[in-house]
Amino acid sequence: MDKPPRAQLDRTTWIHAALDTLADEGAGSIRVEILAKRLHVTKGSFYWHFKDRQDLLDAVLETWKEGRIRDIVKQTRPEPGREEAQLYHVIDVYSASRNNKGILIELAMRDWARRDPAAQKIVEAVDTARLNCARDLFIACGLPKNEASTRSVLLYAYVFGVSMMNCGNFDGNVEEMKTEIRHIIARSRTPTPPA
Amino acid sequence: MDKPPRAQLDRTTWIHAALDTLADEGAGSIRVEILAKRLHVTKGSFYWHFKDRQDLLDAVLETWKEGRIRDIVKQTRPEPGREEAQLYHVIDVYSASRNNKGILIELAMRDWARRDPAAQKIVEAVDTARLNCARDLFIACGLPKNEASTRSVLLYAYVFGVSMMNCGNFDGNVEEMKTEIRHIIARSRTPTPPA
DNA sequence: CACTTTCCGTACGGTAGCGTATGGAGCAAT
DNA sequence: ATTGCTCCATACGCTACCGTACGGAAAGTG
Repeated sequence: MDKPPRAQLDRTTWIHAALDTLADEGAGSIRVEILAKRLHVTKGSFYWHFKDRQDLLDAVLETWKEGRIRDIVKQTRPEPGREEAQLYHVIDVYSASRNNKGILIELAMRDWARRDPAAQKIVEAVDTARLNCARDLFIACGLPKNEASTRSVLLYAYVFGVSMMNCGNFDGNVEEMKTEIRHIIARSRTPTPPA
Repeated sequence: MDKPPRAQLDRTTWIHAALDTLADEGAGSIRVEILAKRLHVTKGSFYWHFKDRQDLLDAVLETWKEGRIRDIVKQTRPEPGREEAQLYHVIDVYSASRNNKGILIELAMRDWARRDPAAQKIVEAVDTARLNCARDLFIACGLPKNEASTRSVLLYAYVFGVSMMNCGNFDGNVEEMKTEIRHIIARSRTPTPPA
């Protein structure tokens, strides 16, 4: 009547459970015995699939890295004529909802990266991949390479930064502001200043 | 020959030590016995000055909040004619150096706020104060209120976001890009799009 | 010089979590 | 049926902390 009482677990099951707690409580709260309880098994299972806790953490990093890079490549695959729409989409993916699980993992990863060199390397690889993809979109929109690179940095800095802020009480309609900011960042037209 | 062997401690000493470890290792790593070791005393001292660990954490939040609000008010105090320069200064304060202690505390606080309602309230208060101050500067620069508010959100989202990114390997001169982004965000001139 | 207050050291019990050792249930092949 | 392999449970020792109880030194107060 319940679940299959003896479902076999594998590494990916543990990794996904770890990603869940990473999103909710940060990397420091990924504890072996807690995960075991959540999966209704004991540590015995864990230490069969993983050498130790660090082994799991490394696997979490690798899994996240591959998923994020696969994602950004997919979302920015050349679709001639739709480049600007693709840029807006990239922004929306992260601006969507504050309690989006993807965003929570994103922030937890960066907090992790500030103290763990391994995590640092992973985040750096993901950021570089994303910046490259976004830059190519901007270039496809007609911007010169310099400005394309600059806008990519602004784009990602903004989406991560805004997900970290608490501007609930600020001047009413923050959502409207965010829509406006999307245009400031992503519109392909170079705002040539009046000479 | 050493230090005064019996320096009296008070709450602020513990609070500042806690802020140091907050910057380096996050709020979760603020441990009583560790701080005691760092201050060359024992827990006996701590539990004299504080009821418990939470008492210290609350004090850390309050101290940070007051300092940040005092700071932003000071930095944005009306100086007619220098408003734009003040805006650039606000950006520079956080863009300065990646390993700036202020930035590290800032990020640690926001990570903390994601899981602790008390910290959440503190960060929200600080953010609101900052957004208000920045908005007033933009208004003093001649922008309409709507756009002033929007740019304030963009400004702070960017400075926090960029301090969280790892764009070391990206397209060469990131510092140059950051300089350019400052202008995109802070220049008071409205970039009227070509109709 | 007693006496009190302030501040800190020492010692203790308790919990959480890591990693290990070992056994045992289930299944496959022989 | 026996053997072997896979996967998990149980039990254990160990470390890091939290919070409390209590004692003692230092410094002020009369």
